[in-house]
Amino acid sequence: MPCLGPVPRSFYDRDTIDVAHDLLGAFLVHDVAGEVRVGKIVEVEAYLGELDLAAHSSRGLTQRTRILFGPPGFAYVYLIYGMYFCMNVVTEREGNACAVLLRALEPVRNLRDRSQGPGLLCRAMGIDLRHNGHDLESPDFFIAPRDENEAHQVVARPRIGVAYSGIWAAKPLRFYLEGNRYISRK
DNA sequence: GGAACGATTGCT
DNA sequence: GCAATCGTTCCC
Repeated sequence: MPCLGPVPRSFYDRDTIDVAHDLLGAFLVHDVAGEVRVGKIVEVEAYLGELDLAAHSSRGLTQRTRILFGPPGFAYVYLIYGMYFCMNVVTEREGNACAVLLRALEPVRNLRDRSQGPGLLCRAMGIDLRHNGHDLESPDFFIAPRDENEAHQVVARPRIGVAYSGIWAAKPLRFYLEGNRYISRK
């Protein structure tokens, strides 16, 4: 069971790949009208800022990406293909537009719908555009730290759906818990 | 103003 | 393999 309470902002104010690793096994917690939904993060992807051609921030500062360019510890949520939402956590110092995409959860509490894949994750957790820019240092929507006593192995693979991004497409920036049944794909 | 496209998903 | 579906980006 997760120990309740958000990780401190300093957790997000670090190298993005380190944050991505430490998010694996952590708990995403969202209070939806009194129902507290909890999932264990089992798959993530790192997006490394303006130089990363797969990252939204590679287009520079726009109305959509302003959250990415802001301080760490905030949610960046966007609409994809007109019908799903994707949630990221903003990392690194303000102006360094890095983030980690949450791709799959293992259900822990009150997760009735499938949450493997970024679109399904947001649907199951009740996350939508209202949560764009949400401060994750808040009691109703946050990430709680993983249990350090539980050992796990991390697998690194190329990211999903970014074939257009040149050399960035092949970089092993997708991370998941080895052997976990809730990862979105092999 | 408008065309092209996307960090997805599910159905054929 | 391909359609659904719409906001963002970029070009005219």
